[in-house]
Amino acid sequence: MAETLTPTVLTLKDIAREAGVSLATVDRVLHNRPGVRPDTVRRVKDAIARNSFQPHVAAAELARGRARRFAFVMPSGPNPFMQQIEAYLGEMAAWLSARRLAVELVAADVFEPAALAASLEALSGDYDGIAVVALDHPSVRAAINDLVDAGAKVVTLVSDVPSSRRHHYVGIDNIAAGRTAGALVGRLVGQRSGKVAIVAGSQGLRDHAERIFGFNQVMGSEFPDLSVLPVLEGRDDDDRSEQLLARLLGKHPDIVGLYNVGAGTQGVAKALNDKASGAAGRDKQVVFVGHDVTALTRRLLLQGVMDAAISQNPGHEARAAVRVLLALARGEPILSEQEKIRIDIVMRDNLP
Amino acid sequence: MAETLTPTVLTLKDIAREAGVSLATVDRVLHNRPGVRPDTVRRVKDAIARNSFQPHVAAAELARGRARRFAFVMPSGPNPFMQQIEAYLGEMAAWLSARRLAVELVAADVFEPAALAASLEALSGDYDGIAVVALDHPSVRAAINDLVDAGAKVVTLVSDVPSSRRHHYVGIDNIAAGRTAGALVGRLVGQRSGKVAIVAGSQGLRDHAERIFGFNQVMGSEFPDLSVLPVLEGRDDDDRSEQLLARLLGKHPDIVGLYNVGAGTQGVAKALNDKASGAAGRDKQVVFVGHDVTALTRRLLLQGVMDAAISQNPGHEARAAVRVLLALARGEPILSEQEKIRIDIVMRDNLP
DNA sequence: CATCAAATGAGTTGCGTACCTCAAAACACC
DNA sequence: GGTGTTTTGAGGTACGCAACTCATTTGATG
Repeated sequence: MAETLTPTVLTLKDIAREAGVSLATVDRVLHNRPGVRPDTVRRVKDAIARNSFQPHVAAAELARGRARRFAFVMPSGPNPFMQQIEAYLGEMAAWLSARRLAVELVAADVFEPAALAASLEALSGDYDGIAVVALDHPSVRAAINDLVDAGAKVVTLVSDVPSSRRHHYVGIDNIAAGRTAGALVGRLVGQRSGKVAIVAGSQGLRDHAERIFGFNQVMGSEFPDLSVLPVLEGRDDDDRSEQLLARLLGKHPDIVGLYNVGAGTQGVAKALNDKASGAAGRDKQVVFVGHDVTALTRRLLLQGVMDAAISQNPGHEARAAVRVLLALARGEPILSEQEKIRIDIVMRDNLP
Repeated sequence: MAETLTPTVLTLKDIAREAGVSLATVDRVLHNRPGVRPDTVRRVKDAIARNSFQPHVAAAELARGRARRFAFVMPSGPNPFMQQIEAYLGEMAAWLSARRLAVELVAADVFEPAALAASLEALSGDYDGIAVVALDHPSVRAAINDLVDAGAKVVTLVSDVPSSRRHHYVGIDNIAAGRTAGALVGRLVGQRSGKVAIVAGSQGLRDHAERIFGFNQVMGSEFPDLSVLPVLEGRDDDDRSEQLLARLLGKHPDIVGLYNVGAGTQGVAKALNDKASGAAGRDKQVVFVGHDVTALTRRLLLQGVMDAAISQNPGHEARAAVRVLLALARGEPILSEQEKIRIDIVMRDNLP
């Protein structure tokens, strides 16, 4: 009737007895300290494996003495999504201090490779773990590798630097996100044929470029009746996005779909609305898919102006980054399924 | 530049000094032990609040001595979704034993109120926490309340008993899930008009009834061109679902949408496919929305037979249940944002 | 066989809390 | 002022591990 998932638990003392050695030797093996014969190492490791021994994390944590320090290197600008991540980190304060974990926020100019690299280098030695919203650039990559070499655990957040030796990436697969957006636009447009507009921050940003790539992939292969217009680069700015899009909407009356890759949502919605006054509710005729659930996109979804938002959960990213850093620092395995950031499709009825 | 989220941390000894009392008195206050004057209690609590003191969880855990025991009461039948939850609990084995947490699976006949209540009563006293996939019935409610009165922490899993005094519910809002399904079917059907079929396990199951309720809500208010046919009760059985649906598809050639509320997915897909042979790809013309990502639904999504799956992440539910029980047992606050189970829309391109 | 380095054993201390005992102090009541 | 009760202080032990010291044993080498 009752099945136990967790066998009886031993202590280091038990392992020492099992292996026929002293506690000190087990300790040496466990922490890779020198001065143990290879043969003895094996015997101890055998005993550990045989009993599936796990050190008691609470005891280990307590015995460490000093608290762990983590740094979060975040963009200095007023990016709403990043602010949400910071807010969720703030909500963890009690959780963190109950575990004697110190988390510090470091503002950095994430769009300037040299500046970001310098900010990272400055952290060396002071922290057990570092989470960074990284730009993919050689000097940033080098800075990350230096941190890793200095013994720190490093995770990239939201935006990855796959070529570096960072231990983990906490964020979504942006190509898949773009594909999802494409599938949604195509499916929601339905039988109609026409043109599809894309508004992005810049095609130079890795995540935006990847999303556009995925979007086009799906549009090209699955929705031949829809033609994708050249990407508008709104630089995540409301006014600029609005102007560009307004002009495009004027030029192409047959636009049936719109994918907003980054921020600047306010401007995009405004452009749609303005057109609406002339063309009787165009905002609700154009299928509009964007990213992230913010106060604004939430409102637009409820109003029916936006049809779907592709979202990565900022709270999840904040907590996953902390948990991954902690697991790495403790040498624990990472629950990969738990830490994976999913691509959420948010429509009006499943707004979180 | 660097902002610290976690202030310096004190120990009980510091608090004792701050409050001008001894360690023993602080301990008495902290654990609601008798024998402390109200005035002194206040002084101690003031000192704790003033310094935002948090007991070191690792130290507390270590000092407890005995391990915590949790029981998961799960349906005894071969329900794939429940099996996934159990599998994810199994994956946590290392994590659990490193924290000296014992988790036991208890199989119970969840559909029989008296049996379930008896199973629950039998657990009383032996466990610090209990997670249960509960049927909403007076005798089950009473059993849950008894457990709570006996000092155990109780969370309902997947299926709630809101009228009980359970401490927490880990699962989705099924009405919202049904609404989401409705919105998806309606939107994906597009301009077409026609009929929509619903296959459910039974309308007697709370979660199924709630989903149907939400589905109809949306269909009625937003998609007047679609008419919903009476619910087919397939009892989560493949053969039965197939037969019922096949007959319905034959009778109504104008079915354009299908909502499968529970299991029996294999049969539903088969009925769609069979019709397809006669009517040239009907499986891809009928918008098919169902629940949960399993090996089967994953395949159907990739084949284009299913258009979307409403999913609640079983791994998340398993881990959330454990974390919530642990937080409750420790008297820690629950990170509600973290533990909330979201309604995931899964389409081919964002398959996890 | 003597010498020295490497390997190991035995032991200690401290982390911060829970939980316990016992004695002393403070207080209430008659 | 004496009695009894309540409140408080002081101290100890234990939890499992990390990190350390120092003495001892083992093994290799000349």
